[in-house]
Amino acid sequence: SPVRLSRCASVVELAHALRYNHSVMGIEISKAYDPKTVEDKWYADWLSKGHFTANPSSTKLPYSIVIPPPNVTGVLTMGHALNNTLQDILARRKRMQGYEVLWLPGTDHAGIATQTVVEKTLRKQGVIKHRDDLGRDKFLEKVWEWKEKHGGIIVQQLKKLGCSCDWTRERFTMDEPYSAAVLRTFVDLYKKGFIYRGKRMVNWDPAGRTALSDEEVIMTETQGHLWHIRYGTDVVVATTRPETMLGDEAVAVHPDDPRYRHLIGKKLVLPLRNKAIPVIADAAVDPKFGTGCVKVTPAHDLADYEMALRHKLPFTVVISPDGTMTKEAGEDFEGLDRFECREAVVEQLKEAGLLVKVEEYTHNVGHSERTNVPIEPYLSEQWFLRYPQVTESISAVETGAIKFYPERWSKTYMHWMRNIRDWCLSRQLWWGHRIPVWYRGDEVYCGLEAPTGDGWTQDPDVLDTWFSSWLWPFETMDEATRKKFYPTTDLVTGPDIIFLWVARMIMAGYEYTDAKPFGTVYFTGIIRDTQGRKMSKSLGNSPDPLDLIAKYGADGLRFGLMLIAPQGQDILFDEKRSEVGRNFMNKLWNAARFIQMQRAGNPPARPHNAHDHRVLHELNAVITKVSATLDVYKFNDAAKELYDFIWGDFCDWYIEASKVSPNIAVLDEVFGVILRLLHPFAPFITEELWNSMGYATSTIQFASWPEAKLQGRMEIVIETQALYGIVTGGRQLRNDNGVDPKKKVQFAIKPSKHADFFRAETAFLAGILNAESVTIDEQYVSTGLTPSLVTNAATVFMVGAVDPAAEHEKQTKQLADIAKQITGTEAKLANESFVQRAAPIAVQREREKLAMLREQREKIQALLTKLV
RNA sequence: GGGCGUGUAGUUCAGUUGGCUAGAACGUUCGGAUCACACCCGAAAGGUCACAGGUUCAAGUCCUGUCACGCCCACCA
Repeated sequence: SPVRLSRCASVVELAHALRYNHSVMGIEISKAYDPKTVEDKWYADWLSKGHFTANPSSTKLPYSIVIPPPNVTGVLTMGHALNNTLQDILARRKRMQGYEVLWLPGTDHAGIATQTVVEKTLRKQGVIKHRDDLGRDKFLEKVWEWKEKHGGIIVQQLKKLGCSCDWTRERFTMDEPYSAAVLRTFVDLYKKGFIYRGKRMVNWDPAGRTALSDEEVIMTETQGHLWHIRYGTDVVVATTRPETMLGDEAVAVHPDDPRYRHLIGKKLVLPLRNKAIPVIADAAVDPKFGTGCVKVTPAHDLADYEMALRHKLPFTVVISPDGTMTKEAGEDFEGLDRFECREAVVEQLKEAGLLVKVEEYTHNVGHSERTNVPIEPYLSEQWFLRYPQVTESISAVETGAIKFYPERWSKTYMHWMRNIRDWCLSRQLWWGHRIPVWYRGDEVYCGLEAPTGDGWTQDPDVLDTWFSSWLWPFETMDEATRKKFYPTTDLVTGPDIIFLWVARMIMAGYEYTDAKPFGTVYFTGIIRDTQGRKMSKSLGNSPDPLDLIAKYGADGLRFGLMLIAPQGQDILFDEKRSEVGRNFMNKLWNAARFIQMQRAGNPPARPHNAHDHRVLHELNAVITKVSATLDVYKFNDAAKELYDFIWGDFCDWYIEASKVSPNIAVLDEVFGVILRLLHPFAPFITEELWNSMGYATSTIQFASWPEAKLQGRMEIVIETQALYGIVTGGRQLRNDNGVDPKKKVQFAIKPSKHADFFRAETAFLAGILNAESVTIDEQYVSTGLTPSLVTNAATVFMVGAVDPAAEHEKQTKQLADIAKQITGTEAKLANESFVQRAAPIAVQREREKLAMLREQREKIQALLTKLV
């Protein structure tokens, strides 16, 4: 079974074991990183030591972030994995930068979502047909049972992902103190006159049997029909909803429409109902659409409702709240579902010869966000909120007091804020915060407690879930915590809830704390599958992040996600991404093993050589870039920088060079910085290696964030770069000429510069090129057929037998390439306008380039003459 | 109907204030059990930068228009 590096008796013993017999006291050492043995152990350790617990009395600068609370009974999705990885990166980096960090977690009761699920389950179990069968109290008991059973799963999953939340402060929107705050807010806004009750046309969800806010309605393009129905000799109306005709109270035409002017004020007989209804004139009618005649159904269409108010028409309700037809619809239709009724009405019209024609028609139909059934416009008494602090909230984003990333979302925000409409707060549900209003006859009382006296009954409805969520950034905190950590610093969320949640939190923040709730909002992309489809349960295209963690490790999943999560762009996710992440972690693991092995038998340090200079120089650059990109929330750029540096620069070049002459001090210095830079992205493996490498005796979480400092002498870095160019050239020669990698060959290097430098690096060159010998000779003249390649600092010759024809062809091709470039560059420099008008640096650059190209051309021409 | 975003290699994406032969990763092809790692190493092939105009010495990059896809907003029945 694999054993951790840190468990080995001593570094020396370990290194010895790895080098010679791969075992320590008979135990096999794992070559591959195994996340399972590492992750749970460290998470438990961090928790037990309270590393995530925020201290309000700390003197450090505060950094805070509140989690977008997931549904209490939900399970982790790829969206959560993305969102929470981003938050964890922010939090962990700030801890390393010396901030006192609060990442406040919690869950949302998610009124309609949770209630729907519980109801459905109970129905499936045969316990009930409808929630009314149980009654309010019994039903709520069942929901709480459900919450106890399924709540907290997502919290465990967030821990698996490595989230460094302060779990001692975990909140739930239906906790006692939080609920009290929600009700207090309602009463306060009622007293201030922002909340009122009114009979209005609302979005009704017949499946959930509740009203919804405009934001909870999703418009979906739907393939439907436009039925043309004869209402009288001269009148044909077109409708997408024939069943509503049973509740028609008028036909409307435009007042100036000459075709119908003579009918205005006359009466028609409503088909199927045999009821007389008037023809009215209203400017809302578009004479160019359809026939120019509109049927008016006051109780089941918003536009018709408003028209009915203007014309004082009666409101005949033909569809009941559960979506079935009422008695008013007539005995033929009473009790039918609204869509069955549609067919029945069409059938009867057809029989009566009143159906003039049917057109295919695509239009947008509102659907319930939660139950996904078509919304029914429904006239009912509901509670509404006129939003407070609208102008303040607009200017907060306008002035940059609150900053959006990516910036463009502020336009969406502005548009909504400037066209803001009152918020329908009441929901005809039981799971949630019950509206703190009592009625007795005509009396209405709003308060935290029931009024004294007999005969008062409380409003049966509960509040919209978002009416509790909008208080999240401050009502989750106690006095001391708020004093230290509010306003919060960053918020990370999806752009799909910019209205539902973000905008409302801003308004609540200004109303109740006189401050913005957060300084920055980072909007993530939406995770899609490789075909660009949104991930959803029903499509079955959403991988379970827990499965991915089991297969690739949390760090692998996290890093793979970060590599492809560009700012504000949707993310096409594929399991391959996690594989890339896992492979990278394994690479890191093995780099550590390499360093461990080098520690045995090598002095702790030696003077810096060229490779040391270069890696330190690149290290400095990567620190700068990672910090700069993270500062502007470009997580994927930071991840890419780390990936390229660690794999490309550190492993491919520096570790390879170390095989010739290791410098333990530099290996450790660079690797220590790597672990710290990588820790926010990959918390588990970095903690494991930080400890097993012995960089510190305590957690990496509070190790200082690396600072860039100028290191590595620039002229040596340039020379080393040229040296690596020779290596690439030599490898190319071997490959192009089909030389077996095991076969040792002789190389001759004819430098055009840096000759002494290259001479000092022959051991390195010989090692990395698997050469029998490497000669550096400014005067080198090839004898016979010697494949060669021109780099910008030298010509590389591979001494040995080759196919002259193939070599000639290759060199000719290269010559052609160079000739083409020379022609282009010459043309550019011959252009008077370019020389005169372009930036002098650009011209200079072109001249230098031309000189270099000509030099290369000469060399190749010289080679070619020898090949003939 | 209005707004926003995206079109670059087979795929997913980089590409700074216009200025190297347009890059990377994955995939593909070729070679390789080398003593950190086959979850690896080395090399190669692969592009009319959606299209059409324009500005400029110079356009993937700036401007105009067109097309395609995606998202958000909007009570034409």
